[in-house]
This record gives sequence, C-alpha cells and structure tokens, in this order.
Amino acid sequence: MRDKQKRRNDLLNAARDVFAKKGYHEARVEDIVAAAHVAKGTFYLYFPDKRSVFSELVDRLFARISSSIVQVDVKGDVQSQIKHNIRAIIAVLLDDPTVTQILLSYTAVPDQKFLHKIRSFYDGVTKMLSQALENGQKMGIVEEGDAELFATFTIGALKESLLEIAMTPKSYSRERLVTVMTQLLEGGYLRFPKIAHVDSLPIRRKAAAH
Amino acid sequence: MRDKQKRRNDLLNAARDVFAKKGYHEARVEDIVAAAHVAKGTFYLYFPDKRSVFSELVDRLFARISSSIVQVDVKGDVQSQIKHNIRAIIAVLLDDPTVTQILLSYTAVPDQKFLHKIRSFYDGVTKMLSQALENGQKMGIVEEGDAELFATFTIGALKESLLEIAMTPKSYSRERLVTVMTQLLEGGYLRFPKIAHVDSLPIRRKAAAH
Amino acid sequence: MRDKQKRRNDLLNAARDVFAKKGYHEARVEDIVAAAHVAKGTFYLYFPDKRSVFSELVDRLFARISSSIVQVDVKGDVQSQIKHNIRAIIAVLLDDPTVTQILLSYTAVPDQKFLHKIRSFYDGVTKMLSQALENGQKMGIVEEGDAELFATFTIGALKESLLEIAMTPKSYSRERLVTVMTQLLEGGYLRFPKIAHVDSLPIRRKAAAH
Amino acid sequence: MRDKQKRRNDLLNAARDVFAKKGYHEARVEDIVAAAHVAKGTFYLYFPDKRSVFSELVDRLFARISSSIVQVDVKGDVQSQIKHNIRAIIAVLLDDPTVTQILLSYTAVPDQKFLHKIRSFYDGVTKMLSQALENGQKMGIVEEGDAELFATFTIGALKESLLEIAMTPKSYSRERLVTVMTQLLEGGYLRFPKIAHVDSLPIRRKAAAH
DNA sequence: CATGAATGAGAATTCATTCAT
DNA sequence: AATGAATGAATTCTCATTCAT
Repeated sequence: MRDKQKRRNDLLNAARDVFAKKGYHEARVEDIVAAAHVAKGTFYLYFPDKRSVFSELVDRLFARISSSIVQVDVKGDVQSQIKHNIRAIIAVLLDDPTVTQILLSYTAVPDQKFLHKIRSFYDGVTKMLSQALENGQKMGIVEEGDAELFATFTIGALKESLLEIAMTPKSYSRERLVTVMTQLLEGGYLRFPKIAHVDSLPIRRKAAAH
Repeated sequence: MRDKQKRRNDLLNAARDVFAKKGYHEARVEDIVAAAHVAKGTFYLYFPDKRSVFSELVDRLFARISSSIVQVDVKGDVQSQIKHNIRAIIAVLLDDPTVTQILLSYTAVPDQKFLHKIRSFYDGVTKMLSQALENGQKMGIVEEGDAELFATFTIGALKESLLEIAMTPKSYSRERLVTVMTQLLEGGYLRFPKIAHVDSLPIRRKAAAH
Repeated sequence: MRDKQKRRNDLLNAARDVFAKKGYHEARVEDIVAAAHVAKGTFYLYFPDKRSVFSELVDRLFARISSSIVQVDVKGDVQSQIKHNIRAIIAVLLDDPTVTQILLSYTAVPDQKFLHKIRSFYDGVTKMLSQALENGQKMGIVEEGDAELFATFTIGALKESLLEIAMTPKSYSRERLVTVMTQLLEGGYLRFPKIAHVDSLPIRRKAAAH
Repeated sequence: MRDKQKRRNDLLNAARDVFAKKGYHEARVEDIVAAAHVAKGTFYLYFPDKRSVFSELVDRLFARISSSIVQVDVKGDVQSQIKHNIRAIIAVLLDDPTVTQILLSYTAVPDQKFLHKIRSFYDGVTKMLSQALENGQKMGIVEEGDAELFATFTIGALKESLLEIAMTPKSYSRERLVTVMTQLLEGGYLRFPKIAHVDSLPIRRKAAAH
C-alpha cells in the first residue's frame, strides 16, 4: 500500500525533474522511467498517459497555491494580508522550483487544451486579486483605475521575478522579495521631480514626497 | 523576384497563424502549407525546416523590439524617454499580436535551445533596463534598492499585460496602457494610510489629504 | 542543331562526372544540371529521366567495347588476336575512366533491372570468350577444362585490374598491362618446384609436353 | 535473452535476403520487417538505422574472411598454403551466397563512404597477397614482375568466379574451383606453340621446358 | 527552347502505448 | 504487480518530375 504510493511518487518526482530539464515534448517516457528506476510498462500502471503526469504536477501546485492564499478581508489589516498572500505564493513556488520552472518558463506544455487550463488558473487568480483591489478602491486604499489591469500587472511582476529566482541557482531571501514586492506595489520606484509633471500625473502622493 | 518574397511571406504568415493557434508542436508542416495554399515541398524551398520558420518569426519580433527601444539618457527628460520605450514595446508587440502570443504565451517552443534564446533576449532587455535604473538611482530619480529586481518586475508586468491584451479580442487603448504603466511604476497602487499602521485600520486617503 | 547535340553532350558529361563522384543514388539531378550549367527543366528536355542518362552512358561504353572486340579466328594468329582484344578493351575503358569507374566499381546502379543489364553484357562477353576458348581447346592451344570458368576468370582479372587503374591517378602503361595479362594467361605466375608436387597436379599441359 | 539474439538474427537474415534481391536502395525497411514478420518499430529496436544492418552484414563477412586467411609462410609448403587460402575464401563466401552477392555484385551500396570501406578491405587483401607474392619472388617460386598487379589479377579472378557461382543456382564443386584456380595461377591456360613466340615472351617456364 | 518554382509521392525514423510473460 | 519487447500511427523531409512563364 505504502509501496504503491511511494512508487507513484517516485514517478511523479522523476517526471518533474525530466520535464524541468527537457520540457514536456523533449521529455520521453523512457527518460522518466529511467529516472524513476522502473520499467516502461510500470509507468502506465500508475498513470494513464504522459500528459496526465504533467497535469497532476501542475494541479498539485495549483492546489497548494490556491489553498495558501487567503481571501483579503478589507476590514482587517489589508497590508499584512497582502503581504501574507505574496509570501504564501512565493513559498509554494520556491519550495518546488522545478515545477515552478515548468509552469512559468516558456517551456513546452502538452497542448492547447493544457495551455487553456494554465491560463484559466491565472485568470482565476487575477479575478480574485482584482476583486480584492476593487474592494480596496471602494475603501480608498487602492488607487482608482483599472483594477484588473493592476492585478495582471502584479501577477506578471510576481511570475517573472519568481521564474528568475527559480531558474538561477543563487538563493534569494524570500522575505527580501516580499518586502520589495510590497514596496513596489505601494510606491513604484520612479521618482520624478514633482514640479515638472504635476498636471500630467495628478495621482501624486505627497506622502512619498517627504 | 517579388513573387519569391511574397511566397516566402505567405508561408511566414501562415506559419505564424498556425503556431499561434496550435503551438509549435501541434502545428504540422502540413497545416502551414495548407494555410499558405502551397504544396508540402514548397515549404522546404523557402525554409530548411520547421524550426527555422519559428525562429525567423521570433527573430523578427526581437529585432523590431530591439530597434525601437532607445537607450535612456538620464540627462534628458527621463520620464518621457521611459514612456517612449514602453510605448514602443507595446506598439511592436500589439502590431503583431499573433507572434506576441507565440512569444509570451506558455505555448510550446521547439526545444530547450530555443528556450535559451528567448531567455537570452529577455536577459538582454532586463540588463539594459536595470542599467538605466542604476543610473537613475545615482540621479535620485529611482528608488534605492535592487535595480535588477525592479527591472525583472517591470518586464514581467509588461509581458503579462501585453499577453493579456494580445489574447483577448477586446481592443485596448495603447496610450491608456502606457499611462497606467508609467503611473504604476511611479507610484504603485497601494495606498496604505501612513498613520494607519498603528491601529491597522485603513483610513481614506482622500479624506486625509484634504 | 549542333547546339542541341552539344547541350545534350554537356549533360551527358556532367552526369558522368557526378555519377563517378557520388554514385547513382547520391547524385541529384540538381547536381548534374549545376555541373552542366543549365536549368533543372532543361535536363528533361534531353532525357526522359535520370535513369536514362546513366543508361546511355553505360550503353555507349558497351557499344564501344563490343565494336572493338574481334571474334577470334583460331585459324589465324590466335595469340595476337587475343592480345588485340585485351588491348582494345583496355583502350576503351581507360579512355573513359569515369564511366569505367561507374561500371566497374561497387557504386550504386539504378536498380535491379539495370544490374541485370550489366550482367547480361558481361555474360555476353563471357560467352564470346568461352566460345573462343573452346575452339582453342579443340586446336590444342587452350588447356583442357571448364572453358566458361576460364573466361569468367579472365574477365574478372581484367575488370579488377582496370578498376584499379581507373581509380588510381598513377598512370600505367597500357602496353605493359597487355603484356602482363597475356603472360599470366599463358603461364600463370606460380612456380612450384616440380618434383614436390608432380602427382598432386596431374592436369599438366599435354600440349606443351608433346 | 536467447530470444533477443534470435530476433536480431531474424532481422539480419531478412535484411540480407532483401538486400540481395533488391539492392540497398530499393530495399525498404518495410520490406525487411515484412520478411522478418515484425513491426516497423521493432527494426529500430535492434539497429539504429537501415545503413547499419547492411554494414553489419558486410562486416561479418569481412571478419570471417580475414580470420580464415592464413599468412603465407614461404618456408613451409607454399602451394598448399595458397590452396588453403583459396579454399577458405571460397568457403566463407559460398557459405553465405546472399551476402556475397551483395558484396561482389554491382549492387547499390549505401553511399560513397561505404564504398570506400569495401575498397579498403580489398586493398588490404591485395596488399597482403602482393606481400606474399614478393616473398615468393625472392624464393623463386613466383614469376618476376609487378607483384601488386598479380595480386589484383588474382583477386579479380576469384571475385568474378565466386560472384558467378553465387548468382547461379547451379551448385559447383568447391574443390573443383580450388583446383582450377590453383592450376590457372600456376600455369595459365593458353598454350601457344612455343617456337612462334619464344622471343616476345621471354619469361618462359623453365619448368615446362624440362 | 529554357527556366526554375512548384509539386507530392514516398521513405526513414520516433515514441507513446500495449500486452504477453 | 512489474517488465520490457513489440507495435504502428504519425510526422518530417527529400527529390525526381512537371509545367506555367
């Protein structure tokens, strides 16, 4: 019993490594079973086909991310809730850099149906985030504007940064990343002399001006 | 003379469409020639293999982006130079939404070597941008901090937004996007009440601003 | 008029060179027309297909050999007639070393039908020669024994020697070859001490003995 | 275990038959697997490509010939050593008439590289033989003259005879062939009246003159 | 006549999946 | 359950030949 689970897991891990190294299409079932030290037929005892291992790997990651995100309650401490979410996503992804790489890199995915699945996931996350941002706007803690675009923007920034980190061996302090992310979300990074563009950029913060 | 160029272009366009619709691996040379209304052999009169059409499509886009970006001169009007760059990238990509989709979506790419090529390109852009940001930091117009991370963050935000736009049929005002991007880079979008950290309850910023 | 013949000949020569260098299957019609400095379509104005150029090249050689060989008249000076024939074959083949190479080397021939044709030619020559040898036997100037085997043996020796010569750049005196060939046909080259093997080689020349 | 070897052998034999019947280029992998009663993929389980089966067939034959030939020791009974070698070559080749046909017939070989390989083999054999002949000349048991040409001559004669035999269904006594070959090598077959040509053929057998 | 772009039948090879042992 | 040999559908690419210009 335990054995079956273990073997299944071995295959999953082997597949993950091979996918990360070669991408979906260049990864051969042959490679996967070799990495898992089992025979070719065994693979099909645990998975109906190649596609489904990939699918399961991604699903797992999705599930972990989904479960670690909290719905932002605007009545509570929003900033720390946001920080929590960023931290959670970062944690999940960086704990499994291999799948992250699979998921975020421009690596091959099985097919268009799959692509759609991945996009759906991100759409969900985006939706969730933009909902929260809209709430925030009502409460005055989020700048007015296209909330969905803000969300897309945030997700993109996060994905790119994580991919960068997942692909480079150099370790990076996660807390550091959390801090920088929040900082950027809060205040951007460009500081143009106020006078010059006061009219064209009415959304100015005096707070940041100090 | 003209004819050969035209035929070549037809194939390139056909390939672009098929790649965008099916992804690299699911796209058959068969599909491409069908879309271009030529025979199978004709394809190989213009391209040595399937991979190279893909490569050419991406190269073209790369070239167009590269040539439209200006090196930011920190002695001039930095803000408008940045706006120019954002606008340029957006223009190039949205003028060719199909290739953009190919390039930015998690669609299959031929192989790992290719993946590397794409990543190299982005690395180049990131490098260029972070260089500019470092200069900006010296001039005091960019927040202190990890310039490379800022760059990655920006590229990611841009990529994601553009992908979103390229994949949805709804047209989006480019200038709008340029404005929002700059705005976010300048000021983020989160507005936590400064004093608020004490009691953790958000206070309307406008109210506070009066 | 002259022009057409010339062009046809250019193609034939080009084909000959390409076949000699690459063998039939590796030779592309493309290569042939390139060597002849004409367009692809032109080839098919002069020859119905690739196979037929090859065929014509070989046929020409066959014709030349056939016409240069004289039917041995055993009532005349047999030895010089044989020398003449050997000399003639050598001359024809070495005058066109390229086709000789094509014909004698283990180079690809178009197909089995063609192979059959070549073999038929050799069969013809063998038949002719063995006929002459049988006559010679009746006249006592040829050793008793399997005349056809003697013929095959002779043809083989000749082919191999000529191929050797055709493929090596070092020029070889033809007359020298004629002399050695005749010498070998007359007396072989092994000289075992008579005493030792007198019994084991009973088939000793009666002709010479009388 | 045994099974894999058997299957491999089945394929080798099937390939041999198909190559012999159709020649290399006309032989389709399809034909080979059909003859071996296996599926197309199976072929590639045992051989990396079509070329390599051919190669293996020829290599095997080469190996067998090489190992069966003895280096002629001129201090021993030369005549019987030569007979042994002729007998050995004949045995190897006629035991596998199909590969012999492939090897000796003007059938297609894969490509020029391969051709070179075959020629190298024959060059080796020629070299070996001419070396032996030179030794023989020093000992006075081989006629003076171009030893390499004698060797080429002998190889050619042997090849042609064997090909003839390999291609005709009529069985031929091997010992008979051995005897005739040696006889011819020793004494040729032409018996011109001595008087007539005494001068033009100075290299006359003293042996026969007794 | 000459051209060379276009054609498409055909062949080798790959690899996910099956299945007898 | 595990194995790994066998399968064959599917796909890329080649090149002799055709034909519109």
